[in-house]
Amino acid sequence: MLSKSCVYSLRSIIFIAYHASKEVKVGIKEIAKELELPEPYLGKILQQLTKHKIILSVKGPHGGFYIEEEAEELKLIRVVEVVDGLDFFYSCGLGLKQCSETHPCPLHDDFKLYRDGLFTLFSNTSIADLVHKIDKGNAFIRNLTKD
Amino acid sequence: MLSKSCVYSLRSIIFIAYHASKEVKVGIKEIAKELELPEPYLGKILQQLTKHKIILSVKGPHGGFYIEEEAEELKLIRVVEVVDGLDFFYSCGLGLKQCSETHPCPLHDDFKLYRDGLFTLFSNTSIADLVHKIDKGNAFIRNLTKD
DNA sequence: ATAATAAAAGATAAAACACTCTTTTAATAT
DNA sequence: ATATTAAAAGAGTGTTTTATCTTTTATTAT
Ligand code: FES
Ligand code: FES
Repeated sequence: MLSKSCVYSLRSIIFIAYHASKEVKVGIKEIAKELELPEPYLGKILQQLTKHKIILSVKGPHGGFYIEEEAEELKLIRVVEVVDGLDFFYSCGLGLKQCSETHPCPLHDDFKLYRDGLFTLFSNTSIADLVHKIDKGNAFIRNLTKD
Repeated sequence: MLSKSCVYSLRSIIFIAYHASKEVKVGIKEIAKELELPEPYLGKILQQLTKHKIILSVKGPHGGFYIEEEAEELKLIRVVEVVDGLDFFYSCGLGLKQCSETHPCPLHDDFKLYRDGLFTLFSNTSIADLVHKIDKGNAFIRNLTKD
């Protein structure tokens, strides 16, 4: 549903929000290593996010990425919008050119329920919300280490 | 979420169930034209579905595709399984290698709700269910003609 | 100023997905 | 039997997504 670029983005932003601040930034290498993501690809993704002002970056020694406190209130849907676009949330589940109430596909009512539910979820959930869960130890952003 | 191959498959099967029988078959051309799908690509897709016995085909004059009455009870999830696989329904929404109750991502509980809901929907809905909606005029499988 | 560091930028490569074209095979009707 | 029809099979193309590599630019510490 979400592209790899998009889930890599979300996990990285959460990681950055959790570990970095204006004082202590985190680099591509650290993020890639901790989240087990392909490093050069991650670079491209973070570059895009920076361009869209979703995260901030500083070059040079002790440089890296961080995010402003307030920015943590950013809703997930904004990240999805920037990376994948919002087409999915307006498209027919059976691939009709137009999702429509008056000319619906036979899956419309049921599909819409979940599609809109996901949209609402992403729209109401902020990065901060997810960071809090991590912080409380109720959720994880890193893969389970298998040893 | 579902690939194009998959939604093309579903719409085509519905079309075949609605229009064809052992006596009167429908050809690739007719399906492609009515559903506005790329004809050669559709050929490949129907070929796969035939190989998996989801639909039946006959070559030669008055040949084409049809589906047995009983087969209309086929659940949508079976088509998804054959065409796309079921990975989506077992995967983490934030791209962790494993979706897990004991090592969940911060979106797990909410995401699971919709992911499992969709799985249940596809598991409980049959081709016949959708054909009935079309039959009653409550739903459509063809695009709205824009004139 | 200079060297070291780390991201930005750009060019390229590999893989997956969507789509097309051509030839072959099987079925039917004459 | 033969011609016709329509799907099967296989090879090939284009596009998008995912991933990699190299060079440049900006920042910081010395
Ligand atoms: S018309 Fe298919 S989901 Fe709305
Ligand atoms: S762990 Fe992410 S959805 Fe279950």
